[in-house]
Amino acid sequence: MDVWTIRDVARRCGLSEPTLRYYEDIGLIGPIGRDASGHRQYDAADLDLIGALSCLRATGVSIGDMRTYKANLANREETAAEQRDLLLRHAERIEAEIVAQHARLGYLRAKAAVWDARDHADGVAEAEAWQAVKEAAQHLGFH
Amino acid sequence: MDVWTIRDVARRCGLSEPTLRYYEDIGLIGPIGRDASGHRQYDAADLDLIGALSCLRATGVSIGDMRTYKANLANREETAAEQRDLLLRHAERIEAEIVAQHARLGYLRAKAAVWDARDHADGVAEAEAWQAVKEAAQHLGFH
DNA sequence: TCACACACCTCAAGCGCTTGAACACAAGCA
DNA sequence: TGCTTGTGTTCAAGCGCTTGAGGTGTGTGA
Repeated sequence: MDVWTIRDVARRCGLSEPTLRYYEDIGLIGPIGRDASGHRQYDAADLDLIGALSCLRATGVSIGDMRTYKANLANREETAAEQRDLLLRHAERIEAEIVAQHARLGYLRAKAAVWDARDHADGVAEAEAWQAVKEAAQHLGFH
Repeated sequence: MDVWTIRDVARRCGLSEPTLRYYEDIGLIGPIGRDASGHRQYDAADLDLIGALSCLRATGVSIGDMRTYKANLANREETAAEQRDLLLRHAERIEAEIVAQHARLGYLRAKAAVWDARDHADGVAEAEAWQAVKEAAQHLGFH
């Protein structure tokens, strides 16, 4: 098995089929080969690139940065440090994002507790839950 | 101070000014009061709602779900359980997202190590780093 | 052999914002 | 008094996809 359908690639790389077509449209990948009836056939090299881009995308990297990354692949030696820095910058973004997600999780759970107390018409629990909401909101940086 | 400008609200609630205008356009919030020269003036009730919606948004809740949430505020007693469940469903999504972010972080760092090794023309380190990339990619569920 | 499912195709529109252009008003300074 | 600065306004276009409509080609079962 040395070629894959768009469906295979979507599953393996975690991108949707329309996204794969879109990336080809804008020249971020491909051009991808076609079979006799016009269906796309992805090869191993396509998969490699798409896998890497998919990770970048999942971390919030812009299409512009993905283009840079791809372009840099051509002349590895000169751009290695730049590639490393691009990846590390986005690693930092992810770290910050994880912290933010924890804060949001706390807020959501606290707020759910408020509604749960309301559902059980438990005024005491509701008051306590409100307190937790306020604290959670502080971590979110607003309210 | 019992009214706020759009700028204040954007800062306090973590939404951009255009987003606040957009939410008003589509009827998710407001209509917001205006001063003599047409500038928006948000009051405490607006802030309450916007703060809650902002959290929902930050956790990936769709505008449709936000509308539901807002509509349910009107008849609290009947919908308390629904509100709680909406929030808890999204808390679960966040938990999954945090796990995914950790996987992406591992991948980015591993890949950065590969480029760092290349930058230093260190073949041994590069080979080790590739191994780490492969393991990290496994956690991402593809490659 | 004909019907049907199914996986793919293209093209257009929609979504949830963001960005940019062009303008209005209010306060502070030369 | 006019000029600049700052903060707001509206409207239109762009971004990065997603969704949906409508069509094509291949394979299987009756």
